[in-house]
Amino acid sequence: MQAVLDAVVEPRRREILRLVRRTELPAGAIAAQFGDVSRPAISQHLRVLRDAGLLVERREGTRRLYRTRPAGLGELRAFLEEFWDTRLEALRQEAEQEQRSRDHEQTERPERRGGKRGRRG
Amino acid sequence: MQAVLDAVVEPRRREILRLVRRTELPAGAIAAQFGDVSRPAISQHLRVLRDAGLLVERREGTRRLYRTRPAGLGELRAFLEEFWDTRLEALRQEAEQEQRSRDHEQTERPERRGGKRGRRG
DNA sequence: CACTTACGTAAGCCGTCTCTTACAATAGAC
DNA sequence: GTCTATTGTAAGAGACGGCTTACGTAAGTG
Repeated sequence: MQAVLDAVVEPRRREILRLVRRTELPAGAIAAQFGDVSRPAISQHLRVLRDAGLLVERREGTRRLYRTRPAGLGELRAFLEEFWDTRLEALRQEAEQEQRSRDHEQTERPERRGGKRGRRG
Repeated sequence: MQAVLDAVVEPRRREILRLVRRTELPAGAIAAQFGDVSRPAISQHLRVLRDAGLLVERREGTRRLYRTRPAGLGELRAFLEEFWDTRLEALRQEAEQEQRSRDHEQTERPERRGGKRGRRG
């Protein structure tokens, strides 16, 4: 997953993903979209994206056609959803809290701002 | 936005975001969570996260309490949603196509990203 | 065979990132 | 004032990433 993040954080690689998201394109056509970077540079970017599972490659004669792999973006998306989504953690914490409130009848609410009790395991 | 991505792609910084997502913590306590990295290193990570708008800092005496800034993660999330979501781009492309059919002209897309045409040197 | 097209790969340059150690700055206790 | 606690900052080392030029590889043409 870290490889996916490293791949996506590069602006040109994101642009490549945009280019071949709907239609596959040969490497040369992709490189032609970048006027300020050489073709080998794009080739290296393509390798990074492919190794990260974000692109699929299909050979046709001497050309190599690339296209975004939807599953790759899906995995990335799922990872990030889980990362910043409080719901999962909230559910977990609520479960723990419920468990605790069954043991102790004392109702505690550490969600208040400036919680002094930072006891965390 | 690139600064936000650069900040998030670092594993330790993501871990920091996790740590202070629900409760604020002083810098020292955050650094104490990382046994393999020195405290100044964490301090620098905190700076990167704060500059990217992902953390807020609150001073209390000599301590500095950090906490995740929800709006920061929200912006990042919105950016990524737009990135891999085809709907927005589809709408945009349709709009462009409609615009072109009104101009009835040979559209040549002179928009360049870098603007520079020549090679580096 | 030679020649061209399309593309990846190797080696190296150079900037940037992350870490460390050493030092500075601020707030409080005495 | 001195001393301590907590934190940021400076400077440099080492690793890494992205780029370029030069070369290698594979498929097609004549």
